[in-house]
Amino acid sequence: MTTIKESSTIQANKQLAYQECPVTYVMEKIGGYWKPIILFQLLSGPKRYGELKRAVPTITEKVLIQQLKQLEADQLINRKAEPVIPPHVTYSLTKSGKALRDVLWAMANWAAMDSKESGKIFRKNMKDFPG
Amino acid sequence: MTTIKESSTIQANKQLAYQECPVTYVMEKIGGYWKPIILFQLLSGPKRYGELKRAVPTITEKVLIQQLKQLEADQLINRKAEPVIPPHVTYSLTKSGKALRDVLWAMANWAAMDSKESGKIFRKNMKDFPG
DNA sequence: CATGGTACATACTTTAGGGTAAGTACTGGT
DNA sequence: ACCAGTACTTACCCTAAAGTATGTACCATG
Repeated sequence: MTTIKESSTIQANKQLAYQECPVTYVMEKIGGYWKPIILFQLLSGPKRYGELKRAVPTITEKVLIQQLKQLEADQLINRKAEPVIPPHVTYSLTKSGKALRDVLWAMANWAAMDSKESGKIFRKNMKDFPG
Repeated sequence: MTTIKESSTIQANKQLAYQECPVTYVMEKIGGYWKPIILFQLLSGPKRYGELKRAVPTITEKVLIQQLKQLEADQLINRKAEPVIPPHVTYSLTKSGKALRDVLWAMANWAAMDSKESGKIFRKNMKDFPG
């Protein structure tokens, strides 16, 4: 990557940095801890809010909703709400989101390999994870 | 993924969550904004501190060093220091780190595709990025 | 009344991450 | 003196992200 203006105003430059580095581009969209995990869960098909909550038990509702909103804003997922009571909302991957399948599965495969080598074993076979 | 103990002590459960979800496993190691970017830069071979700094111009020295330390602690990179003045330190991917190539390149490919579709164009061809 | 279900919102607090500035130690050049 | 190079460290501050607790609205059941 070429050097751009040396500045200490990092946030200002971040707006342009993604055009210089593809991984930066991806990080802008799915960077952080939770987004890839949520996206991985949606690989196996649309899920309702409660399903996601149970699929990722370590996330708080507040953060889950936040992340879903951001993912929707970035057009990686769709949110479909039925006009019913009780609420009925379904989240699904967009085309762009589905295209992340290779990324997420590369992650999963790396995890399986790395966990095996470090003596930690997954409690399920890779076949059990959403694909 | 199976449901584990419903607890609001998220951090306590995170220690175990990675065993349930491979992507969580990966996020524990490379989650966040900067780590994948740094790892991507090291794909093309060992780099000295200053080279990394120039390769990722939007990162502050403080954060770069922090991230490098974490990556080293997680055994994704090696740090080799020569006993000379001025200092001469080289960072390189471990075997485990190199195994992330598929992940990082899947990201890069997704970025290229997504940027094309959204009308944003990378300033370099994919061939120009570290492989 | 309580509990369960659905999917959130809000207020406040805590934690984590990042930024800025200055510094360390040594060498060499202007 | 200053600046350049090498690779960090530390103190303080600020922002961002996450956590906790409570609430919303509606329906059904014990």
